[in-house]
Amino acid sequence: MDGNKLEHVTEPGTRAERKERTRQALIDGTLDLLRDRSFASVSLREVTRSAGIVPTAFYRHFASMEDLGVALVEDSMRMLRQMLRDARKDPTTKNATESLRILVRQVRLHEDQFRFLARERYGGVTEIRRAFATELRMFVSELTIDLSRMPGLESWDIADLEMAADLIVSTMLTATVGLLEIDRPNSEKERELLRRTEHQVRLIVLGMGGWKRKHG
Amino acid sequence: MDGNKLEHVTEPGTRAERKERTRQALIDGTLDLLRDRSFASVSLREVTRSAGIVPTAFYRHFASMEDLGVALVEDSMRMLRQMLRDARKDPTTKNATESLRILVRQVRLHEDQFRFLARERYGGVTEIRRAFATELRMFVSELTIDLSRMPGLESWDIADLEMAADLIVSTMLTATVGLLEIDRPNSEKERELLRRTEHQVRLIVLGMGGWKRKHG
DNA sequence: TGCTTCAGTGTACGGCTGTGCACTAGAATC
DNA sequence: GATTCTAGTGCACAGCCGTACACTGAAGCA
Repeated sequence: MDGNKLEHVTEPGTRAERKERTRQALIDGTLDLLRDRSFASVSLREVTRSAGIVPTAFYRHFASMEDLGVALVEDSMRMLRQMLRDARKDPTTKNATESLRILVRQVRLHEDQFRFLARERYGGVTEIRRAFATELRMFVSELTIDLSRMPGLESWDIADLEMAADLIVSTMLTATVGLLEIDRPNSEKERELLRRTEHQVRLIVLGMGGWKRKHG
Repeated sequence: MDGNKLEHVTEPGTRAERKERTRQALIDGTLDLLRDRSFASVSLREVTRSAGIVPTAFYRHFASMEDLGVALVEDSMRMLRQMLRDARKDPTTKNATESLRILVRQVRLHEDQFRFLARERYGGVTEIRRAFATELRMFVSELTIDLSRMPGLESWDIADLEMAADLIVSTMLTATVGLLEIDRPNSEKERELLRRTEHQVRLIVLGMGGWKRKHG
């Protein structure tokens, strides 16, 4: 009468589609659980509960929790790579202010995934740490290439460019994790953080201007 | 005969001393367990096992695992503060190279505690994160004061000085966690990391030299 | 239409967890 | 020397954990 007992209705789509959907439910559910805890403290049973399946069905999708963790890294990394690829294509992003604006938008859009990456970058699971470190090194070398093409930097040697790129990436990374700790978008705190980061990047660029005179 | 069965020998010291000793054993044991896992995944029973006491005796020292976590932060922070206080007293540390040398020595000396801080800075336990963030803000404002006393920077306004101090602290922090990922002290990798960090700090200082012309 | 495949179910198990409670024995205090 | 205090013990218990195993029923395919 009151609908307390739901009829079992099979969800639409082919078998493969439905499998993919619960796989995604597992991933999304896990990211949700990670909102205020670390991956190592999440249990397999919790994950399956959040996805609405029975514990043993977990193994239809992942061999272990560690396996899920790696899938999570890959998922988040795909997003990150896409974001950086877009940013590099967009000519307006040579500007630090515009890059920061894009970063903020993306972080707010994919908050769960960024939080996961920030948490687990130095977290307990070795596999995850290594994957992230590799990806990060790639970003730095891409930025190094970008820098080498900028006017006034053609004469720099690669080691120095990489050093500077590394510093910029670190600064952006610090801004990212800072952003995650600010709940309210567009708040005064957020604007303050962005202003500071922008100044820091400008400071670095200024330093690069003076570098040649001392080392080139 | 063969000594398989140990006699129960009460350890020396007053009651308070012995209590303090097992408290320290709990802390040290936990830091040891944290070598390659995160705090959230360590159980109370594991901790007591590592300290050689029965699980329920844990509560004679800490109200909960979270409580232990906070004690761990305080312990590690005390060490960090002492190190920074010493560094600030030592006049040779106005030099970036010397500061880095001190940092390396301290990190190698207290690797467990530094690792704990790096792991849990963005880790799962809210209380720990907050404690660390507070401490970090203190470091930044101390460095801000140091900077304000340096020749050539007297005319800077505080906001700019703080921005620069923040960048320097972040860079040192990045170097610290990088150091922890290098197992072998004095290896080529370590020297490479230090060279890069030193250059980065120099880059920042160089940028500070140019800042006034644009903003002051 | 009938046979196969396989995502998800349900039960069961042993192992580890945090913690309550009554206790012991040695140090501290009177 | 008698009494109190307390760090550490030992047992018990309920709850969650991962996972083995036999199963169901709808989708896919011949």
